[in-house]
Amino acid sequence: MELTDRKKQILKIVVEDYIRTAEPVGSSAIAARIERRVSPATVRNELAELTEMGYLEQPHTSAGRAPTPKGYRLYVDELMQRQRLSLRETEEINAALRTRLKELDQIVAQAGRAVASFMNYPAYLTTTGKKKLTVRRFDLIPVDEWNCIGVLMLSGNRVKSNLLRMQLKVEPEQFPALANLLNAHFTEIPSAEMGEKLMGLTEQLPAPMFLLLSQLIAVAGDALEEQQQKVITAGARALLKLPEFRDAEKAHALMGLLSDGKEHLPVPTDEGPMKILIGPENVADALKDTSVVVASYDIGDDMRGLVGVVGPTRMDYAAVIARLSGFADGLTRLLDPHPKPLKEDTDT
Amino acid sequence: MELTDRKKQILKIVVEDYIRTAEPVGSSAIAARIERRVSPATVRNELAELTEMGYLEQPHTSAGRAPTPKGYRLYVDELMQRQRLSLRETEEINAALRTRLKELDQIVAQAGRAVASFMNYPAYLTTTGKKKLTVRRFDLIPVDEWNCIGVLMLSGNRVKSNLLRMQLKVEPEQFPALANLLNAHFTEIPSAEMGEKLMGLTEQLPAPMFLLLSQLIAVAGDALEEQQQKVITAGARALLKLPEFRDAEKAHALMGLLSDGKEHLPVPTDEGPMKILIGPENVADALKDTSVVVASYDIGDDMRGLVGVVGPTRMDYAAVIARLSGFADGLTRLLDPHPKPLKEDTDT
DNA sequence: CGTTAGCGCTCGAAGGGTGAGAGCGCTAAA
DNA sequence: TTTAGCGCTCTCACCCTTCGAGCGCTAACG
Repeated sequence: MELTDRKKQILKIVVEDYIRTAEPVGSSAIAARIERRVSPATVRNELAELTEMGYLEQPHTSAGRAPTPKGYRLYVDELMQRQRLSLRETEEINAALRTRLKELDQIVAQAGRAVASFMNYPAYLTTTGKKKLTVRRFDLIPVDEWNCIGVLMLSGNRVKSNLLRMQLKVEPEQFPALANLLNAHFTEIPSAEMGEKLMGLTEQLPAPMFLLLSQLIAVAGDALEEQQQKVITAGARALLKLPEFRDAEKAHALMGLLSDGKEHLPVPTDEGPMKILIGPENVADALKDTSVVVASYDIGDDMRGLVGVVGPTRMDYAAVIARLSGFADGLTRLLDPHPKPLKEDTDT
Repeated sequence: MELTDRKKQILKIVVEDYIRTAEPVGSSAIAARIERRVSPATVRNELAELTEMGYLEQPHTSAGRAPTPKGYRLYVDELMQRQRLSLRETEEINAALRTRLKELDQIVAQAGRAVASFMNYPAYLTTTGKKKLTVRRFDLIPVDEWNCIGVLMLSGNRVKSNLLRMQLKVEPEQFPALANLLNAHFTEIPSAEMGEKLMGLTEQLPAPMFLLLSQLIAVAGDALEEQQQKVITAGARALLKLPEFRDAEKAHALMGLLSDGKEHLPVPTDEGPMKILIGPENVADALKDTSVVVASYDIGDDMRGLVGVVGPTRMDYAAVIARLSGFADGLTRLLDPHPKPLKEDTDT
């Protein structure tokens, strides 16, 4: 059986109608919308074949048709016309991202909220791809006798700081030496190796310094770990507006997945900028009847983050794809210039 | 009409049964549970009077009775026996809070998740009461020609840091002077006054330094602002498990309120450690048929934060109150010693 | 041979009727 | 004051019917 042009056109109409209404589409509705005028009966014949070919399905004999995942896939790959964002939308996205430059985490969190509210689907973001994070620089600021601040600069220009309580007194003059030591031995290595290295220094240092050092290393390890696997989610409640999640049980399950993070999707195909996973294409069981669209963005320092959207399989792919790539671009632009100095082109 | 002891006993049974089952309680169920044996008919007489007095209501003639807000109020104020946490529970709470000491924000976020999952109701937390936050100390760490790290220590021992891009070159030698300037003029003042003060310095400083300074002040202002009004929420999805939020509409509305934060409840009565708001006692409309229990905890530095739980009016007050105060105590203990030096009683 | 009109069939959603059960209020007796 | 008993009310669950959407099939048409 062949996938004629008319079949494709019909499939497209079905998908788009179903995306809008979440209800099976009938033959006459299609006939009314099709280009060259045909009767519903003709459409029915085509529908029967499309169903047989696996692109459509009927919830029950003699309801309208709804797309199968295979149908959506064809739609996304071939039929869908890529949307261009209007200038106004681009503006809006950039406005949503515009912010006094803060910490990466905050930027990303804010972006997450913006994505979710733009799309009306839950969004999730990570700030690391596969590459391992390392500490690039340590600093210590003495505060008073018993406290000091440890400042870490991580790859991707993240800065983390922490108040450290000292259990034993350390002379202020020793701080620079400590920082040097840290910078010499503990930068640019994965967190796993830190503990090991630390052991090697046990006896070369006076106890107070060693204690402080190990505290800072622990903090650094935690920070790296946390940054490495943190997943930010936003807008989960948008699910509740969708008819497919009217059932509290389902919504709860998916929200659980979102708030747990971790078990998510791989970075979009090794070099493609965007990945679309439809229904059963998802690995995670809880996502089997949802779709996910992920894009990646540049954090700078040769690292990438992920920004994704989760929705029902009938999600508005064209809109989501366009907007998501808008956001990814925006984030990249927002973050990428970070490391490189501005060349005087200050944006007021 | 008088509120006899038996009436109270019956009210108590109704409340506790209704809390458990979310279904109106019938006379025979009560008769079975009441101390001195009486017949359902007797109970019915009492119920009728309790209803007339406004403590109970019937969803419709001849269903069982459910407590009114007034009924819950009486229950909470007089009838409920305060639960003591078992040693095991106290342990569990402390275990949930135990963490390598990190930033306040992270501790609080983690505590939020723990609270929510312990109670099975959504939790929210703030890290400030009424008192205004200020910056207590500024530091600047030069990174390279174009970047430096600004480190802020805020009241309540919060530490914030930020990478600052410099638009104009600043000599490394100037950093200490800048930091001194900041510490001299911009510490311990509310963020509102910062801008003003900054203006006063416009002409006394070379442009590059002034630019950097104003950048840092802006960051400080943001950080203060953010810390001041940040509300962390966790476990919103727990709502979906409750029969009263089976309706997606309702759940969505309440989740909206939670994720927006802000519009919440005042600090528990000026000195009381805990406040309970039942149904219509809430100011916010969206909370009119939910209850809220809030406790406050000590951040140190004479500041207090809030930790609260939102649930249906039939929430398990006794359990929530006990656990919440456990958490508040735990947080206080976790945070309060921060500023004061440990006296060698290291907890391994 | 593709297209179309027509017809009967299927299925779900909505409405109405019925019976069962919970639980009440009232009354009269203990 | 308490209790047994009885009739009443209201909801819930179930079944049945009706209605309409939409299909598939067949036969006729160009």
